[in-house]
Amino acid sequence: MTTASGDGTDKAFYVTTPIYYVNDAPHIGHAYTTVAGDVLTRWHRQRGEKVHFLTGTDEHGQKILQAADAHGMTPQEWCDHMVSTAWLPMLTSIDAANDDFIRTTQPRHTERVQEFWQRLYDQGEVYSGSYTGPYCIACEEFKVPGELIQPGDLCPIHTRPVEMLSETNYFFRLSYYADRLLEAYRSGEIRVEPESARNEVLRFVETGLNDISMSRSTFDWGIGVPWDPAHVIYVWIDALLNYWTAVEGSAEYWPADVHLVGKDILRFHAVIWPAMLMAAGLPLPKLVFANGWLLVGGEKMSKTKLTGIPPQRITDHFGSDAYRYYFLRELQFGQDGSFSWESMAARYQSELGDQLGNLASRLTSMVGRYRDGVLPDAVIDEGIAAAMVTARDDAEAAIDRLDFQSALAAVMTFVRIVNGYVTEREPWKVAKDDSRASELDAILYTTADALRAMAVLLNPVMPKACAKLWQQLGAPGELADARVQKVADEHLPAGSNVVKGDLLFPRLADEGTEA
RNA sequence: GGGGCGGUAGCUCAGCUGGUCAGAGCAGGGGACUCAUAAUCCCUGGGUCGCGAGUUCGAGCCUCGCCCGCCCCA
Repeated sequence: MTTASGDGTDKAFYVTTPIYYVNDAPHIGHAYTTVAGDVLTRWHRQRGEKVHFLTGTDEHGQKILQAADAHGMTPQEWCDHMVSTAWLPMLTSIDAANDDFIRTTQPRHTERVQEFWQRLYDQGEVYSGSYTGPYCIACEEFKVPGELIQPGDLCPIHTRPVEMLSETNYFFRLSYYADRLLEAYRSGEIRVEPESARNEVLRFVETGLNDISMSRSTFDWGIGVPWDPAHVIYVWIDALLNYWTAVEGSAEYWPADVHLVGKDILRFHAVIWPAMLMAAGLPLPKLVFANGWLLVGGEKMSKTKLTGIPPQRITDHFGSDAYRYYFLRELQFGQDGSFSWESMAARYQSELGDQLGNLASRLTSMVGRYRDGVLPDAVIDEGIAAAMVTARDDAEAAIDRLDFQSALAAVMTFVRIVNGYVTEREPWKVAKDDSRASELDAILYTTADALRAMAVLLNPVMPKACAKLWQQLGAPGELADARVQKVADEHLPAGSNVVKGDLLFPRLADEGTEA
């Protein structure tokens, strides 16, 4: 468990988010997936593993071209603008520690995409054909006739008329891989989770696959098909490759350990993408995990209808730590979940302020008052030590299932236990009796050491607050170097300087409730 | 139309292969305490488990039908 990827090799634990379409304004749904990936990688880092976390932007396709035109820019200028003003700032606001940020317009991507498809073309995986059907420009997709809204043949997503389009383009023989895909799901060569997502994929592939068009010729904002300059590669077929191109296909990173995706793009990642890799003879990603939608006020946010909430609006008020905590604690990862400003405020105050933050205040204040800020020499209480082990074990197991909610619940249970311990042992009464000095020492030491463990276990989720806590406890060394596996074996040294610093999660003015 | 998933206490949700599975947290009510961010700790939950049938000795948990919500269907 302590080696790089758990299997004794040098391979990094490689996690990806979807690459986000630059035309969208970043909303909390995008940030949710990114936070999950970030916490997952930070957790593995806290184990001492080598990790690699990739996110980025998807920049080709007809919609980009249209948006650029509308703004009087070239497509590249438009993408540059969106990346620098919207997408990179989003990562900053949620405190994402991604190792790389790939853009599909970068040469490192476009050149490898062309090499990849040239290879498949040469191998006979691609053939020329034609397709005619109703096409929605906004979706950049052909629609199934039955799903159009009547009257008027409107796109069900955009409620705008579709156009009948006939294209001669290139097809990838996806159908050829149906059986091999099924075998890969069943053998566990590639896992698709949660179970609902796996079921969907299995049923879908079991009923047979159609070959898919991998090129477009009605516009030119895309990566050129290397053997036919009149075509560009279909944006999805281009975008999926980012996970591989970003790491140059290096065995140090590839295959990816986890692709985090939204449930709407599950099939691209669990069917088309692995088939592409099979065709190229490359290893498959180990896990595709689909998370659900964020509902706001009971309704889903829409990428295209601009009803999304920008993450900054929340982080400006609550801070990035609370933001990261809230979404992973409140929602069951993999299912749809609800966001509300009220529940965010309630979690913040109750769990972060009243339980965790206040516990730190209680301890630092008492060590200051009763022991002049010097941590006494004592041994940690056995019951608390046992609870610490339980919290760590439960959290570790949950993280391995990508069950962030349970992982955080496990740590918060520990916080509750320690608050209860302090209340029960009544150190403020013990302090009045000099003959009970060693008892007081034990209570203070136990509480301080429990807080130390909390800082380690919560650092992947709330790095800023945990750094503060680490410092207030006078803990030695770098928090980043504290191994989660050893959290119950290492202890604060006696004599540490404990200081009551700024509140970890101060009470916030009750504002912004209009959300 | 087809496929997948969900509909459990006021709110957000747990409930694995059917028999303490009717639960947790928050909110609300009562009490204790004062180290602390008016925080903490203890006690307190009687909700047709979407609706209607069925299988079973016994069903949120299985089957069928229906209603509602969400995702997907180059």
